[in-house]
Amino acid sequence: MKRNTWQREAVRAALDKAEGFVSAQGLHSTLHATGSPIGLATVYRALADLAAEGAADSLQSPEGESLYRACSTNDHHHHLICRNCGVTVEIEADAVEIWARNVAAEHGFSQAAHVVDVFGLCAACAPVAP
Amino acid sequence: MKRNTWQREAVRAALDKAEGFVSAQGLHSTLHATGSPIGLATVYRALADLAAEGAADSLQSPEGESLYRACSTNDHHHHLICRNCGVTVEIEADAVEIWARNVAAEHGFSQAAHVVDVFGLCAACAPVAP
DNA sequence: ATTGGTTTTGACAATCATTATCAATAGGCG
DNA sequence: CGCCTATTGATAATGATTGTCAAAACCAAT
Repeated sequence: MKRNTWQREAVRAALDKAEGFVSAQGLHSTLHATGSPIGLATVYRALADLAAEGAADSLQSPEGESLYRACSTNDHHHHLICRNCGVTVEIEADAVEIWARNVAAEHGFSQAAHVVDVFGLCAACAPVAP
Repeated sequence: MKRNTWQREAVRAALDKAEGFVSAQGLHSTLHATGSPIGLATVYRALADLAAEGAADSLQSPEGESLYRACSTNDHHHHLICRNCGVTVEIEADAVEIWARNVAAEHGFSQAAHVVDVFGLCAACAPVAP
């Protein structure tokens, strides 16, 4: 049986409030900063659960950290991420979906999954961080 | 000044021999298994160098490890990777390049980089690992 | 509301990949 | 050949993540 705890809600809420992708460590710090005594291990568990049930997306930053984000839809989609401030734009990419499926099929691959993310500098950060 | 050492050559050779993407740890094990007394730190350094000079590609596995592979061209390209045996197919994706650039531009992002990789099961592995 | 059976939590230890340290070694130009 | 410096490698350090396990919290049923 799955139980609802204030900790899980706190993590979900913190994820919602975050503008873009956040690391587990960062989320834990944020929660602590707002007075929550939640444990680090619990944040990791909550994030893993959210990701497993599709309520959050996860990806690996180029630096090797796992980043998480609450996504507005359960549909499959991709992200445009500012590498400076973390702001995220959700993007549809039907063309890429089709392309990925075709490329996989052409080479005899099945059960194709794909990783498609675009990193850049958003309009606000471009002047600040050259 | 940059020097040529047998260690660097050993890493380059091991990368060439590998069929697909390999982790730094794995490459070190392989080298040791073939009798080379190369150090782990050196493998990491050699891989970082190769990646920096464009002789190798690197990506993050979904499990969070950094994987490396010697690539046949210096051109920008992407990969189709068997998640079971690691076999890799290099793929051109001009359409995706253009799409990525456009999407970034539409949202005011600059200096767009992108991560585009397709994971699946190759024809050989599909029957073995359902 | 109280109880009971489980799940969940959280402090801490353990693990894993990766990076830093630094004395010893080995390129390679003269 | 010899010197200077880049490179190596054993090990320690780091940092993120996961495992451990007793104590606390949740929820359904009394």
